[in-house]
Amino acid sequence: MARNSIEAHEETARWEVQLRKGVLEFAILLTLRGGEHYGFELVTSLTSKARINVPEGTIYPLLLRLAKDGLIKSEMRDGEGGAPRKYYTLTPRGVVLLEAMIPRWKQLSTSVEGLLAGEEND
Amino acid sequence: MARNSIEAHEETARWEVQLRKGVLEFAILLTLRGGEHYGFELVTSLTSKARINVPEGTIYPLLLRLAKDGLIKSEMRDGEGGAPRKYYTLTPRGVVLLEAMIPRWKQLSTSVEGLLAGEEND
DNA sequence: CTTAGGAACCTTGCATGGCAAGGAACTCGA
DNA sequence: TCGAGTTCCTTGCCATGCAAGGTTCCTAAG
Repeated sequence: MARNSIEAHEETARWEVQLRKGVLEFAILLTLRGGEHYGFELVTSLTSKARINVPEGTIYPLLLRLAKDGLIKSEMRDGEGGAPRKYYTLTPRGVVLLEAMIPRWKQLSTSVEGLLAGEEND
Repeated sequence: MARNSIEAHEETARWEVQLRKGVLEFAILLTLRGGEHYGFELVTSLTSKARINVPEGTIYPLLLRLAKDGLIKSEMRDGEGGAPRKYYTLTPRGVVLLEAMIPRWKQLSTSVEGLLAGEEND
């Protein structure tokens, strides 16, 4: 009886992985807009606060890519106990790109909302 | 001077491709919820109405996958002139999955809105 | 000193899926 | 017959999430 919902859950899991592509990059840049963060902090912050699941194997390569693309920059500093931390901040280029992403996201989000509402006009 | 915005546009283009992953599947299922559609019609409908760019090379493999997964089913019928059309409709499984996707989408959308608004609480 | 464990970072290899490009089959009008 | 429009499909490449495993540093217990 609960069969359908279990299967559905497995399939939505695969779907959500795909849905995160692009969203994650956006979410990280948005988070950094609020000030510097280090990698591990982004993992816990996005997972607990924004309810966006972000394993370490995802975020570190992504941060490296964003840094290589010149959108963010990092600075290594010691934290309190544990290994030293790599603090990331947005670069001016990162700010520009983020500003360009925002209307794109809003448009996509609005389009999906329209489909959700079942609009039939064109 | 316009350098930054041009580069930003190129990069957002790549980003948007990734962003569509997952969203497209959702958008197609949502569209089919409103009744049967054939493939080419989905291309033009999503592109013009929902402003979600969907090239043919994207949609046909996607429709085949959705059909293989049993979420949609197709029926070949002649249209008016031109090649015969393949009309797609949701299966009961597709409806179930779609219903499961909706809250997930809303949660993700809400999370991103929260980041956009610059929330700092946790 | 040694061991344990946690914090923080990174790498490898695989699977998924968008999409540009090319092509095929059908219809209809010139 | 020939082109053009409609509709569908396939191939091959590329970007990227992520599970699994590893490294380094620090602190605390034994």
